[in-house]
Amino acid sequence: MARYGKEHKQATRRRIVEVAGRRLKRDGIDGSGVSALMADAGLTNGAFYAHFDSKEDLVATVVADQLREQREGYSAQSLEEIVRDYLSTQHRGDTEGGCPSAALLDEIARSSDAVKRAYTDGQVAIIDDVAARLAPDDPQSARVQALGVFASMVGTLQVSRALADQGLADEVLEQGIKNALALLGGPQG
Amino acid sequence: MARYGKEHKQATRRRIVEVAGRRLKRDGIDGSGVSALMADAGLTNGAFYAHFDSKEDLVATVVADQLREQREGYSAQSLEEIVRDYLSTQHRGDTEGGCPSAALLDEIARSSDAVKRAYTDGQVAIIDDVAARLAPDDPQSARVQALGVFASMVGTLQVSRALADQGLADEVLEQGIKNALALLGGPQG
DNA sequence: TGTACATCAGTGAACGCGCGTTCACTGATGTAC
DNA sequence: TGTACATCAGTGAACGCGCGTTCACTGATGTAC
Repeated sequence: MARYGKEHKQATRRRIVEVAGRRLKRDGIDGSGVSALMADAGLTNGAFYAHFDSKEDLVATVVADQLREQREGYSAQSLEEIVRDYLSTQHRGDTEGGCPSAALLDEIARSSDAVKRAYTDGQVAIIDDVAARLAPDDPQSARVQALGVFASMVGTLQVSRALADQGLADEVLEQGIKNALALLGGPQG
Repeated sequence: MARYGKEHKQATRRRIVEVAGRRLKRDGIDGSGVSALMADAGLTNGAFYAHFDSKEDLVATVVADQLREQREGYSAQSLEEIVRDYLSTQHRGDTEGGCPSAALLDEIARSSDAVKRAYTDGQVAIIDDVAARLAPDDPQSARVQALGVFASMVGTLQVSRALADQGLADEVLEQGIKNALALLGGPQG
């Protein structure tokens, strides 16, 4: 099967990371087995360890990759668009394609330092982007504000997903949009 | 071992539910095995099915019990105290003794309808209590406001727990307190 | 240009282990006589 | 009051299964001659 060009193995690794992102968000970290993750990528379990040291290594890699993608997506939207998309019923219904924080945050909190470090670095990069847009002259001052708004949106989406009462779940999303926009100081850049 | 009074088995069940609450919050649902849960209660695995139909049945029971306890605790505190305790470094460091939403919310969102229903009912009861304090004359109007504030606090605590940067983790708690109090409309009863 | 060979990404069976669940059994107790 | 018995909460081994990880092997490819 092998001796492809140098880019082949890297392409396979990227494919594993991408499809693993979807499954991990859908089924959770503990709920996603290595064999299932590899089958999603069209491979068998044994090949996993040619690409990653351990499942934990993959998780840290996936967390970093997911946050990088999220950051890139946000760069094309206004802050108000980000808020409205984040707290939409579409996002609520698309856990596997959506925000990694909303899907995995309490499992990340229980994970190793390596995973938490990957999470921290990726999340801070997103927050710094937002802060730069909130306060171009003094981004540092807006970091905690931006992080607070983001944390609020994460909790709101999670609560909306966990509620069995759909009407209430919809209302909390709308309330979350109002709250997030208020905490940003009204619609902005 | 048996033929105790009628209250004995119920006391054992209560003990299982209480200690399971702590372990589930600490290790997660998927991360907590039935044998470990029973050992925590001083029993062996086989006895589990004399008390519960399945692990899922236990999880739903624990979720309901945890939220009932949380609700009772809140009845003795002002709303501002609740916010300050919730977003304290003590609470952040005590996952197993703390808020079940912060510890388990994304696993609950992945769980069966029975678990989500138990979560919804318990959470709505807490929210209705808060709403009655925010707007005694028209509690219904304050329900979504109360739920929005609660969701915001849950996300803030989760983010604070997942960040590897302790300074930033502390700052987001402080920001969360400001945000929650602002969303409640300033310090209240 | 044609052939032999080294490479190495990927295969798939196997490892020990813990999972959720079942079940035949134990033995301390309350009750019946 | 003393003894035989029924009860049933709890024991602990076993079920089939999937977990994360290891490893001997395969076989398509690029390279060397």
